[in-house]
Amino acid sequence: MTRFNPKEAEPRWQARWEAEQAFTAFPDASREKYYVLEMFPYPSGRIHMGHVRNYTMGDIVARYKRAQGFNVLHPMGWDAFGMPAENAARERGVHPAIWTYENIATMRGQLKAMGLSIDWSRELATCDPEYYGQEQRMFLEFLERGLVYRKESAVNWDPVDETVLANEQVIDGRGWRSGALVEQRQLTQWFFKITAYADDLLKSLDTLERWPEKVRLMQSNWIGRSEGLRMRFAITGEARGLPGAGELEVYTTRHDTIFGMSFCAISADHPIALELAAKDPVIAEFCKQCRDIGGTAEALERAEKLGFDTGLRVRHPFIAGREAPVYIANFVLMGYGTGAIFGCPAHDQRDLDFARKYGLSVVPVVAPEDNPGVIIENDAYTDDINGRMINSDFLNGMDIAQAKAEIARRMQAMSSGEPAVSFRLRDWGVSRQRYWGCPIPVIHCAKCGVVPVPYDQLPVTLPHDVTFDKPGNPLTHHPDWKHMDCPECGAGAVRETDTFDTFVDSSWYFARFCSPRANVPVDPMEAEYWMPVDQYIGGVEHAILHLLYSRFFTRAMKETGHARDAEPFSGLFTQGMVTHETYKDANGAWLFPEQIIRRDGAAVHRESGAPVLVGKIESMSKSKRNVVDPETIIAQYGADTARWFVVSDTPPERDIEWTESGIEGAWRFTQRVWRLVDESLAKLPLVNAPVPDGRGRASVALRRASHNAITWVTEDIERFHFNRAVARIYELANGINSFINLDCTEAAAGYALREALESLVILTAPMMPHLAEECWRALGHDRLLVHTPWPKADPELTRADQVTIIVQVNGKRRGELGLAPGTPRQEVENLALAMEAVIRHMDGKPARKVVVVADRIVNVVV
RNA sequence: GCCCGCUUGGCGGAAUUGGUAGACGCAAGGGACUUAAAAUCCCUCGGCUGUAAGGCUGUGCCGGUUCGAGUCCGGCAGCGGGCACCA
Repeated sequence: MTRFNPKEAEPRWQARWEAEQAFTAFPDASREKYYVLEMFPYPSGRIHMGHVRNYTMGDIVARYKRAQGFNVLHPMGWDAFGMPAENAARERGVHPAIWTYENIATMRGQLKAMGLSIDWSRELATCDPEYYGQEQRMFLEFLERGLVYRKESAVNWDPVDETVLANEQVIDGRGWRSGALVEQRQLTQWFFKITAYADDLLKSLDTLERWPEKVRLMQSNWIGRSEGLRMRFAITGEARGLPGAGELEVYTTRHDTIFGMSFCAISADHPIALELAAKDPVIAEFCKQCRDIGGTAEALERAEKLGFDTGLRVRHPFIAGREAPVYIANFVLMGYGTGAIFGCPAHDQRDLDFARKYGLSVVPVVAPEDNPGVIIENDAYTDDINGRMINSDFLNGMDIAQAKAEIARRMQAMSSGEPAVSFRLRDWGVSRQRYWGCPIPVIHCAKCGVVPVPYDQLPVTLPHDVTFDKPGNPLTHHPDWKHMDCPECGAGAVRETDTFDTFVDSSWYFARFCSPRANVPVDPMEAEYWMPVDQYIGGVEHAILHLLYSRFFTRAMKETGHARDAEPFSGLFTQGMVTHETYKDANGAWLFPEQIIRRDGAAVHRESGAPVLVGKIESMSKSKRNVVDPETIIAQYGADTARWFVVSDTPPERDIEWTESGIEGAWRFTQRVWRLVDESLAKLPLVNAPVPDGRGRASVALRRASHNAITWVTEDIERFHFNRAVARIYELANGINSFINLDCTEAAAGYALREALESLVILTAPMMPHLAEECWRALGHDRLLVHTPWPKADPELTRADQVTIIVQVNGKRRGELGLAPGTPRQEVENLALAMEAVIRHMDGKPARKVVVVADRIVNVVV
């Protein structure tokens, strides 16, 4: 008996696939294409289990679709710009480019060891000038089209490191490295006009039928479209001299509640608030307090609703003589609507809390249909669909929709308001004050202003000779890189030293894969053929930003002639994370899983034998040390075992727990498949032997098991139910095992066994491709399994010759009947009524009703 | 606070979408082989009850619809995720 040795076999098959260029993709109009893509990795240095799971799933789809006859594109690249490279440069003195390309080399080797069916000839890294030069070209085209603009925007500024910090680098208001208090600084920055597509990005979500509902909902909420009314109130009293010519403009979606208005509130950043703050230090102090809450949702959540009465009053548009006070309030945001609201406490919880605090009136104006005399205590009536207007003059008796329409009509007639649509979505700021990113290809000239770098001077490449010994951006410190002559007037000018947000790089790489070496962003012929991505796979953490930016970018590319379709990904799957138990020693220090062994059911330290505290199961992270290194696992068990484990048992969209016993179970199965094949070889007829005439019960049953497995596994892979596919494969293996144990002498036994083993091998191949090739060759095939078509189940063989019909009395199972499929109802009923157990449970009563579901169930009701 | 989602044995999870609840795997227990171990193979495995055949019960909790509910409806609880005090 031999064993399957992955250490020897896996590299051998990988070399063979490479030699045959089995995964190199060429456009071929005569064949249907299928583009499978997993989110490309950041080259951090080593792959982790999340990558293994992600790329295994993509590879299953790629190999399956290839076997189904599709022309498959399955590329790989590197999201190679970003801060960790600069951190490494500062901490260890290694140049970001060197650090990055070395990491890429390591990780490429690790991914290749997984046996992924990737077209490596299309590999790209976003830090290749060949790649980012085309990105710069598209930026300039977007600029020409008005899809890009500059404006002032605040950044987190670390005064000690003299650098801009990303939000995640600000911890409790301090810089992560320096510990200095972070300041807000205004910088002029570049923005992509994603809001220009807000409506389309929202509406088109409906067309993305093969996206998870959850992701579409998250994007929809993020875009946050609302329809309302912008309305202006006359300011009375000290209105003169204030911005807005004595009017306060508010935005509301509940204009139906105008008769319940008891105050207005403006943001601390509203022009009126700024003006007042400039004159009054008390107001200035209050505004500062409001801003200081800032930041996280949680902080805002806990903050008490605070207001400052400005002394201003606005006139109610429909009630003569009625006025409402204007407050500056900490819960009104300048960035949304007009930065001002009117408060109707009876129908908005925040407004109600605010009104109670400041003793403002609470007048209900909408009543539930079943409670016209509604009284508001501590809960606002916030239903904005069902209700009838009360206490509202000419609106009384209308429903909410009618009331909204009437107010909109009247406000428009008075030229005091108009319908308005608001979005939560804001334009995408892409400027980063960093070295290791794509340079923004513009020049600042004292005379000509912002001048685009001429197309023939692209790419603007990063200078290699930079130093990281000073705080701040090395590009601005570089002695000569930024200095140049203005392309328009020839005078001395400076380059932009900001680089792009790395989300820009990842917003079009999927299109670049179609033609990674082209001297245009995308080769139209290749892109026409391959795009869109048919199946995109990645973590749900990218559900909003990366996917939304990519959808925007593809629209912008469409407008500049680089894309045919607006949507880049027609199918999306978001996979769960890989988790592991956590371990701590007596001192509370985290321990690696390999430092732990189980002794008498208790976890102890491998070397010292000291007891170990087993903590929660959490997603693998270096900080908690609950990580298992894929390279170690592959060295120990082989890639196939690792691949098999990460898709077994747990549905792909859920978090999977990595366990030692689980990987051992997967390892046992690889050996089991090999053994079933190896031990059967002597009993098998030749490849392609004709179907023998003789039949036999056991052989027919085995053939049915094979064809059922083909049916089920095919369906399960199509539907991303890899864990079920795995279960079906186990069932087939169990069936083959039982058949072998029978030592069956039927004429068809050998044929049935070969068919079963070949089915097992082919169905297993997407998950365990090396083992499958090894078995395939052992079974006598010369042609590679990767070139072998996916099998089709024969419906003749899957049809059961007998079905089990459950017999119930009053809905309780009392027995079963084994009958030929399609047995007539009456016959089934008669047989059921004649059963001893049925008669017993009918207790002498007559059957009131007999429900017969064909081939399924009989229910006798007494 | 709002919006989603989930809740099935010791564990991960199945259940052809209203028709045998617990497939398959892991763990556990028993047995075979072996000098022994490993590997492998066979058997048992929701709970209660019974010598057995069987019976009762069981999919977070309460109620409803139905001949029949893990699945559909209403309410509640717990857990997880998303977010925006968004007017």
